[in-house]
Amino acid sequence: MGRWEPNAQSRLRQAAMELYAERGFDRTTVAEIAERAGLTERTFFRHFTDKREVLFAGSERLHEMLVASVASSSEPPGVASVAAAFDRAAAEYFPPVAYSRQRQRVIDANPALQERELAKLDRVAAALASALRERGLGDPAAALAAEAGVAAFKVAFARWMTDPADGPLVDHMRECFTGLRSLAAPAPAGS
Amino acid sequence: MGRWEPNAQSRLRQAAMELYAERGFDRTTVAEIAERAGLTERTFFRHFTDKREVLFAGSERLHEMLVASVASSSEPPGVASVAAAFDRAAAEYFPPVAYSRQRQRVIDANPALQERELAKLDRVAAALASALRERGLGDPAAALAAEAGVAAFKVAFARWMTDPADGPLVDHMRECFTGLRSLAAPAPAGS
DNA sequence: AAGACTATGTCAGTCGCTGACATCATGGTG
DNA sequence: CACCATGATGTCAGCGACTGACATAGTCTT
Repeated sequence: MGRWEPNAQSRLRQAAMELYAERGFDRTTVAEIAERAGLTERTFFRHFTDKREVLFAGSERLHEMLVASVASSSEPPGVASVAAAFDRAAAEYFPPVAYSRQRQRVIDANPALQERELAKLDRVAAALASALRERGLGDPAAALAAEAGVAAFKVAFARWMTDPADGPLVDHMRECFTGLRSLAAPAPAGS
Repeated sequence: MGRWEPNAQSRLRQAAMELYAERGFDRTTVAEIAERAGLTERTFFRHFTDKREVLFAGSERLHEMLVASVASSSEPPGVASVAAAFDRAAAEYFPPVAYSRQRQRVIDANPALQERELAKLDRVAAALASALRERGLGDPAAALAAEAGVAAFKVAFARWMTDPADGPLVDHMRECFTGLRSLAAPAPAGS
């Protein structure tokens, strides 16, 4: 496999995913990933800023979708518009459960990867807050709506990953955003 | 300075803090920190698992305080008990603004440190959720209350750090937890 | 065909971090 | 007091992530 084989980046992603799943993240070296992709360690670092980032390629798209959604929402700026944005994203962005689960298993097995995932979500929250401010919402309301919205998403996503009934992500998100709204008036224990 | 000078750990903390503040986190090597503390690089890693952790020593205490607070709260399990827990922690745990601000400047200047900070908060959220479940709250309510509570804390803490009026942390927390409760019924724009 | 441009390779080096083993202070025990 | 167990520190060697500098090989334009 000489130079100039196409799709270098996606070959690297796939190789990394396979190796992380097979041996785990920290028992995989970047050199191994590159080799499986028919490339060099140095080239890996030209495509991804670090060894973790390869698992999060494409997350900018989610980021942009959400921000665009909130910016152009018909709802007034607030949690509702954030909820609506995630609702749309649930339908348009996320890969099939099976793949998402495999990826999540890899992430859950490694603290460093969890840190990166949280960092991504935090940047999403910051961007959403800023979009809400653009639309005239004040602080701390904007920051709170964004952070709480992302919090609801985190819980929904986690439940999607572990749902034995394999319900769609949208369902979990609606449940969680509803739950968020009724936080102040707690339902009876066990709910 | 021979072996056996007392307070090795806190000397390392202080040296690290100074150097991170002077030159920034990634222009500081662990060897330099150790040297300033009169120790060796190897010894640094016996006291702290990694170069970032030295900035987060003591965070377990906050963690434990919050969990204990929620576990023994007189309120029913829910956001209110989480709010109460943070309220107490605000009074009992956090160092003076000046020091907190310096530390925060260091963290804000470095993505890797921000990741670690988020990871700590996430573990707090997980622990709080688990404490709420212990007390009989179901899922996803428990996870939501914990995550939303931590979200409110994040916003409150950030505002405390940047508050030009130097208001106490407790005030910001009360404001944010109130804001959280009224998320569903948005106040007029600009609030 | 020549030159510009870009993706990749090569190499050397820094630094975070770890395992293995040696060494030194401290606190008992006989 | 000599002796030893224990724990904190030092020393050394090594791996692997990541970077900068430079060389090389494809592609594209003209």
